[in-house]
Amino acid sequence: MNSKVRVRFAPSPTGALHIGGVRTALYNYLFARQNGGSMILRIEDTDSGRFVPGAEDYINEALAWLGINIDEGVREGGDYGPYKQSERREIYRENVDKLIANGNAYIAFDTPEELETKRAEIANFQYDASTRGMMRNSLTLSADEVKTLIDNGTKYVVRFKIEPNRDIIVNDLLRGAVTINSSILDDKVLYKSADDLPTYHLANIVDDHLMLVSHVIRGEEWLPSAPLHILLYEAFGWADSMPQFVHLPLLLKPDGKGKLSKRDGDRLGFPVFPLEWHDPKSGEISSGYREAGYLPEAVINFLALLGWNPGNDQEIMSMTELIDKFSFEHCSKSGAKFDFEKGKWFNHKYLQEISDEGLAALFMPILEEKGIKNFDTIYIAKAVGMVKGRISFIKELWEQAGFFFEAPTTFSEKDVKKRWKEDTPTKMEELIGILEGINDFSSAASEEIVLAWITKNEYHMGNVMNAFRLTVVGECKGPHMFDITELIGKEETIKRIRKGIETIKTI
RNA sequence: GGUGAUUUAGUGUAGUGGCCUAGCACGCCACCCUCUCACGGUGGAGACCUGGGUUCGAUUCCCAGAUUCACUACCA
Repeated sequence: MNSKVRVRFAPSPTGALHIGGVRTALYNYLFARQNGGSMILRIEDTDSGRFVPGAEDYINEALAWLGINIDEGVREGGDYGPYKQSERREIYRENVDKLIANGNAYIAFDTPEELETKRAEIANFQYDASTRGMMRNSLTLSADEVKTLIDNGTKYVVRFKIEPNRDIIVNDLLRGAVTINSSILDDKVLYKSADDLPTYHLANIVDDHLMLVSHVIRGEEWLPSAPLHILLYEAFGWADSMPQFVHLPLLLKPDGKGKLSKRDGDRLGFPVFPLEWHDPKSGEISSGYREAGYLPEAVINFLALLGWNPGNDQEIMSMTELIDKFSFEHCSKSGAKFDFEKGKWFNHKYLQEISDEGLAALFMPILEEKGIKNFDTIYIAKAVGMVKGRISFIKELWEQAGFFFEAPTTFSEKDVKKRWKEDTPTKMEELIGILEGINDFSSAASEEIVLAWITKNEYHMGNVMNAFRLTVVGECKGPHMFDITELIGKEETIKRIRKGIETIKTI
């Protein structure tokens, strides 16, 4: 048993990192940090056919953005490299040979086409103890025949020889003892001579062993093959140092059934990837949480709570707190449906923690894009400070605070209908007169004067104030009216009222 | 089909035999605040998969079934 906690996140570079994969990485990371252990990032590129250029960089960038720091990996280096499986061919070859030598594996020459035919012919065909005797392999062929075939360059695979009818117990830290009978397992392909690469199962076990991995924390989809992995540890004689297993529940579609997939994001309009992804093959672009305006802290917090809880009602937690509180005891065993609305709420919460100045800095690029200049940071920060409570994303700042930077050019039809009466223009002219007479244009001072004017004339407060708001904002929404006018100033306020009187027509 | 896992409101979850007239959060609704829209505050609707059993007492324990999901490739 390895005493030091060493965990690994082992994605395949076959595309963008899925949000479910991110959560697996996160749980690995939290567990590692909590125990002073190491986090390994291993690239599992043993399927040359599915390799996608750029995917590895994407994985690195995504984890870095989220603050999931890697201790050992392709970029970081480490004492147990290489950390990319395609660079470990020698290691796998040696180990496969060991298994053949000790009788736990054999060479099979059946082609994929032949296997397909078999599956079509025989219902529920499985390459196992019951059928291996009728296939073309080193168990049925003579040693000479096998040698000749290999020498002639015939492609072959190495299969794991599984003894039938044995109950294998997987001790899962989350699910307890799970018993699976070896008869349902097939003689898994461990290695393919066609590309001189192992399959997942072999590479995974060899690497976890050699990299001294103490805990294998992965998705539930691996639970059915866990007994195979245990058998492999035994076959190698590594049973004593076998890691602990944890099979995490899956992230499910928000509606309907099944695992959360890329399509769900497209369909329901939310990202399923941490970063925007440009598929090099199809040219397709998939949205990412970063580009959609999410803060990494919010994504982490949201993801952490999808399948885990601290055991009490606390929801907002920093990475540090998560590391402190994380435990498998409080992980749920069933899949969690992805709730995008809740994700938005987390982002809202985290946005409120940022100072007005910080928010202003994030808002700046959007203003620039709109061609807005001539406003200093203090002005922007004040404007942002007034509306921050109502946004969940930085990009919403424009629709909430745009009027601070640009006079309205259109006016909400619905609000005009409700608040712009026939005598409104007259009242607005009057209001201009009142405003012009105000020297201290601060919020409190001007409010007192304007309200006194309304009261004295017994005007309808709601109608006058909303008409006023309509000319300044363009619709009946936004912060306290006089906070707005204080910021945009007397001159601009009056200008907007005049414009409103000219433009707005009673409906 | 087979094997395994799973099962508290629409969603994420708390709950480890009586404190549960089942708590919290998101979402939804109402009210309050208010010049408006939000925020915030208060309140409301809304759940223990089903059937047996054990027990004085089951959401909690046992059994059976159902449900949902995963796996069942020379993919991971």
